[in-house]
Amino acid sequence: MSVHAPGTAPESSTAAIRHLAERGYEATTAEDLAAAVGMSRSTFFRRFGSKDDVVFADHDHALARLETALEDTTLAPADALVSATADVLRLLLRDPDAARLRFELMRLTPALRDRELVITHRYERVFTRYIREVQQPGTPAWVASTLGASLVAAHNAALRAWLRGRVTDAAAALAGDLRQLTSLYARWLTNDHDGTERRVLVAVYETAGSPESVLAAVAEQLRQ
Amino acid sequence: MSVHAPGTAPESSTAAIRHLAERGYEATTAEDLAAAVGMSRSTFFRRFGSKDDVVFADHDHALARLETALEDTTLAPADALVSATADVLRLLLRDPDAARLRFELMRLTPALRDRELVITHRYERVFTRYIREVQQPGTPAWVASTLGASLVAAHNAALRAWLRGRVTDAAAALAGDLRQLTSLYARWLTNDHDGTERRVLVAVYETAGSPESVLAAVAEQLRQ
DNA sequence: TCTTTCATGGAACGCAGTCCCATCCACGCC
DNA sequence: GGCGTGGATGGGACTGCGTTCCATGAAAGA
Repeated sequence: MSVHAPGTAPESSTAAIRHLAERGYEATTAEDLAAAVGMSRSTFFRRFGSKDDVVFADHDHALARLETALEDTTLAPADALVSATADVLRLLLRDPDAARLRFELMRLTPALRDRELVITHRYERVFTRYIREVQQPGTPAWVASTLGASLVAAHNAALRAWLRGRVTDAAAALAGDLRQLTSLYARWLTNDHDGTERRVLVAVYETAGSPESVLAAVAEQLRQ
Repeated sequence: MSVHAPGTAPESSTAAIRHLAERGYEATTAEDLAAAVGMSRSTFFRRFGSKDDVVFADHDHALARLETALEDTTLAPADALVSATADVLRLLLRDPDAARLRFELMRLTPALRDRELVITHRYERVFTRYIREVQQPGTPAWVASTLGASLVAAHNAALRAWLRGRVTDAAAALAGDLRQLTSLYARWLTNDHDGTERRVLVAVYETAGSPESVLAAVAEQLRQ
């Protein structure tokens, strides 16, 4: 998993991505790429491991962040998943221009799209493992698998929407989607049948009112 | 997508898999493999495209079956997804010994596990496209993405459970799981709850949960 | 029988990734 | 200052995948 050089500067990988995007992925040899980032072919492979790993260099960072975030969180499981996933997206889009360049390169290069599937699968594994740890006893086995895959899929969908300019704050939009998604799985992520303190909210509303208006009133009550 | 030779006999690919499983994937060169299936190196690449595509040769068949099944179905969307996914698994496990051998090979070979992710992603795309076609108007965009990914994830989980001997009828067990999964998405796949009057909403929640999670749960109730 | 077509085998090539070794530089030690 | 030592680098050779091009042969058709 590209455990090659901990201290590889991120600017060299963005230089590599720029070079690949300009000249084309297939058209640039590993030697070209090494020269573009200012090192020999030997050390290029030592640092990045392979020609396509240089494109996904900072995924290692994001993945490590995700793992520690899920380990150290004090949030309820559903909230932890929502915020951790949104944080990953936020991290990947920290430099919007670099992100756009990277995904333009991937759009043009089938081999990199395939490689990305492998990379993102590592996130899925982390999610699934966490869910298996926190889920209620008796939860069916398929829950962790599908929810883990869903988190990655929602993340990717939000990313694509941002790339197409449909949303401006991709992480916030993603968090909204994920709150809905995790609410589908709420019964397996929260233990609402034990002695923890609970509160009851009763909202009476007219059928003429839209769900949104009811929701707004409920949100107002919750804020107090 | 290995559109190489439509008439490649399946027994030659199982012979190739057996050879790879016995001698090891990395240890067998393409020339060895070509000889093992009785052809020259040239024609081997012409027929299978690459060394690892030979392992996934029948996925092309299963994928084509899935596409036509979803196109021609008369079932309700949720049922169509359940039965089509179970059918894929049934097809892949039609020859149990060959399936076990194939997955034993994949267990030993990281490169093939990576490759499998790329292959199965094609199923995800087919599912997602179908869901987008049949979903109710106004369905949020994340639904098709996450449900498509979930179907593949549940399929893979059922396959792994079968490989570990936990279930005997993998397809039936998968169908059961998928019925539960699709029921989570029922409101976007069926239009059976229109015009019903609802006036009272009761939300029970833990004080430990964040306001956002409570809101999501309330929104979920409103939508039903 | 001649021709055309198509699948095959064979040979060469480009290039990714690995391995090995020589070099160089920054240390610490005497 | 001289000197060994460890780690990072560069260079070159090597393996093996996948591609390309060409020659061959067999089957099909005129």
